[in-house]
Amino acid sequence: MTASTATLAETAKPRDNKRPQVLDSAARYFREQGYAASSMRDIAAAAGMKAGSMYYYFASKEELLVAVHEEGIRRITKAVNAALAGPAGPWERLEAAMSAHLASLLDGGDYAQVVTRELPRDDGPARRRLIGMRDDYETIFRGLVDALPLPPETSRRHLRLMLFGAMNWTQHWYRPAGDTPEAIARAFVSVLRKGDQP
Amino acid sequence: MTASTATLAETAKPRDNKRPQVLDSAARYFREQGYAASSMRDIAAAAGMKAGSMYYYFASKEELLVAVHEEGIRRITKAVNAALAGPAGPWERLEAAMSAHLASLLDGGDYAQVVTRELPRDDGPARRRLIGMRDDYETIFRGLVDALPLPPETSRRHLRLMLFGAMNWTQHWYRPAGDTPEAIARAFVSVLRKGDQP
DNA sequence: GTCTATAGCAAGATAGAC
DNA sequence: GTCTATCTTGCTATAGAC
Repeated sequence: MTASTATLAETAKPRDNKRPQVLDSAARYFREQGYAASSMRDIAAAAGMKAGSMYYYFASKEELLVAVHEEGIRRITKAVNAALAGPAGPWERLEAAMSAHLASLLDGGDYAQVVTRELPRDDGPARRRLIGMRDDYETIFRGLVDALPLPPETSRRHLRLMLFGAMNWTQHWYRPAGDTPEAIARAFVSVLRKGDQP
Repeated sequence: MTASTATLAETAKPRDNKRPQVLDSAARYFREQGYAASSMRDIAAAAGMKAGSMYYYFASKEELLVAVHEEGIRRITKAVNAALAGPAGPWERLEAAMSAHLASLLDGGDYAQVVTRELPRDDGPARRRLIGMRDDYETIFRGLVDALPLPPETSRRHLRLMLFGAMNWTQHWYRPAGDTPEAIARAFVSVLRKGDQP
């Protein structure tokens, strides 16, 4: 607060804040082992500290999960919005957004993958807030699908739900040696676009 | 073995075998709470016994998961094959198979939902066998997609992967009060079929 | 901020009586 | 077949020294 001499982006002493490392470690474990199977000890060890020390940054394991979720949604939202700055055509915009979503999910996307897979089980305020954030994100795609030139009888809701399913399911079959996220997005759009536009 | 007087479908004494109840209970818990968060005590209680007694039927918790998987794949394969007995057109056959898959997944489908969500984490023989069974099942859809009349440039592989993603993602948004599994299958096919055939 | 130590509890699995 | 009792292990979280 009174940091008249502090450098930018540092609200506290620079040397102590290992919060990002803790969060990275948690994201990696939650993705690889699942939330329930990840222990605070393991997460702490990978972040270079002991389990007890993590409670300085996060009051509980669930709070750690919530923080990973928030960061994941923040990152993927940012990536998709950045990708939408360029293209103008409705199909091109959809493909760009899908490409960014897939890249976030598939290329080292510990955070994003946790978002699609682990949600706090009990119906507390934490769970509801995360669902709200996820819904906000999905609103972007609602707009993109609504902008597509489609036959009037097409259910845009089902098309959007298909897209999310197709995208988030890629985690189960994606291999780094195979298609890139961009290629997958292109292929998905091409399947849908069939007769519509040259 | 020497059961010359035993009735059909009973290899042992009829009154003792509570294995199906145990399996049902495990499937329900694995679906509702996830594998890691389900305790042998809870599963046993819902099956009307104590935790120790379950080890008479299954040697470990993981063996219970494998058995639920096998039963789940068996059921959904049977349902899809039955649905394919009727229709003849390629799109009609795909829609029938999707409808059966979705019904298995969404209508009280504890077993099927576990198949799509929980896999043994460590790379043992159990995990590999389950993946093999799942791949065999997916072969059915490979044939159905290959039979579709599509523009030559369409990637049938990506179309098939889209379908599985779209179908298995329905668990996350399906509500019993909304669309039926049949209606969802119809809507998905209609999105894909667009200009192709009247 | 990070440590050690530990409280307090729940888990999977086993042994042996019945 | 099912029970009770228990072993062993691992977990989250806290307390207090440094």
